[in-house]
Amino acid sequence: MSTSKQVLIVDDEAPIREMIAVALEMAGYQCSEADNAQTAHAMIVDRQPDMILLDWMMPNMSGIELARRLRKDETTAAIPIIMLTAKGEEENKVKGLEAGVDDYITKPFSPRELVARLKAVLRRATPKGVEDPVAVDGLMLDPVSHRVTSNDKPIDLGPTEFRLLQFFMTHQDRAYSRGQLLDMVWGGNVYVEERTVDVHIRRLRKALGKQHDYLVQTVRGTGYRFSAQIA
Amino acid sequence: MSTSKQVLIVDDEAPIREMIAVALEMAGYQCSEADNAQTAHAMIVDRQPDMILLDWMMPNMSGIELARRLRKDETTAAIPIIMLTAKGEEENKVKGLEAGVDDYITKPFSPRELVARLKAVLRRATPKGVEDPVAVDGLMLDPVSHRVTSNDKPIDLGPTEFRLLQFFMTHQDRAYSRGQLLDMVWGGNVYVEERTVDVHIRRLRKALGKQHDYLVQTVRGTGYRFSAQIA
DNA sequence: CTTTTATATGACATAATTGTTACACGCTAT
DNA sequence: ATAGCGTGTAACAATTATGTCATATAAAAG
Repeated sequence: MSTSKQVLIVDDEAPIREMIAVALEMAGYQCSEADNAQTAHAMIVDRQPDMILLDWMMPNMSGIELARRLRKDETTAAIPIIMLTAKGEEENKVKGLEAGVDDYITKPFSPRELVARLKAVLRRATPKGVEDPVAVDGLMLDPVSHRVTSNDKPIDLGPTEFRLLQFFMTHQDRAYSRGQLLDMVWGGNVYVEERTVDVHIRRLRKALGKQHDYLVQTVRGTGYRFSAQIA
Repeated sequence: MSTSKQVLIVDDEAPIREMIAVALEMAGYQCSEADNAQTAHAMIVDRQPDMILLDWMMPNMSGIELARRLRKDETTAAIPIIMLTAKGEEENKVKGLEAGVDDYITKPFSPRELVARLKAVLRRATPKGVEDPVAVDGLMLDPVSHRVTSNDKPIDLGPTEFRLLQFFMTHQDRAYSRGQLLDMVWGGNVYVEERTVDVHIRRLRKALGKQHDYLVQTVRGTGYRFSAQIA
């Protein structure tokens, strides 16, 4: 899971937080915890988690109050929220949804259910935009069908090579260091050797074949560049 | 009711969306929701719903603006739209109809009325051949008779496999993640494991047999794609 | 023409993803 | 109830992808 999501758990009862955290971590998420709305708010503004699990009933500021506040702030408005509530508080569901909550789980719930709904919400929260195909020489990459063709002949690439090529084709004529490529293509927070980039470059070139491997150019002492100009 | 229709509900007020969604789901429709015109537009282009319920008044882009935009785009022009509007906005009715809206309901309305008019619109609109048979290679799916044939030999599919195939055949050459497939084929509000998709893919492939199983292609690291192009 | 440094390449072990089968549960109709 | 079907999950197998070496080549530097 290279792009593991940050989940903030807000609940005043420590055992519950623990339980949730364990479940989520087993599912590959990274968790932070807060035991009240105040510190939660601070943490959210500061760390911008990908998702918030928010208990309904808490001392001082209630969960819903926090939700409202987050929705008003532009920098936090888009973060999906799942409300946790005790059985029998169903009437509050409408209020919750009014406050912009994305989903709603009543305690007690199974870890499995929690993870499932969390996934569903995350899925929905990221509407995938429509991307246009890019082409150079006779090489075309279509993000929609997720296909690459060299003069109409299909080329098959591993996921990483695909992302690498996609990045290159949308950032042509510019040299990137291995470090930059790791950031952009692999995603910032993975630790892999820079040499790994070389290997994937090699794999990409191989897949492109004689016809198009010239597009991937090495910039000695710096990194690599994708360009149609034979430098 | 295995040929359930996808309805997108666009309204900025969550409780209203909820209410509508519940009503429609009880009537056998599958619902997605959007709370603003922007994301609605993205979802429409992406998922091509069978029907759109569109609130008149919304922040940023108004419903009518979205309607106009959809009508201009060839890929979305045929999707029927029902406008929701508050009482006393009757004057806008003309504008709405000018913009290509198919019907018009004033709030408040009963769920029963909504469903009735939705059915009526769907019946007479029958958007660009959603009810027409589709065929690829020698594989044909006829939504009306609810039949699938491979070179005129009948294939029998379970309900889910049928919907999956139908979705694929009407959305060819696009890679879909398991999550997206769950949203589109299973319906937005179910919480099932993503791996379940794999199993149904398998069942579908098996049913298609050697003759046509190549149409269902796996896009490693992403999901699946239905295409006649071998790759 | 060496030496030094940087990149290319092929091979591997391991990790991640997908395919496949089996099974249990809930429905429906008998 | 019972039998049959459709579904979702779990478990295991098969396949593919990834990162890291070790080594070969190639380009600059001396």
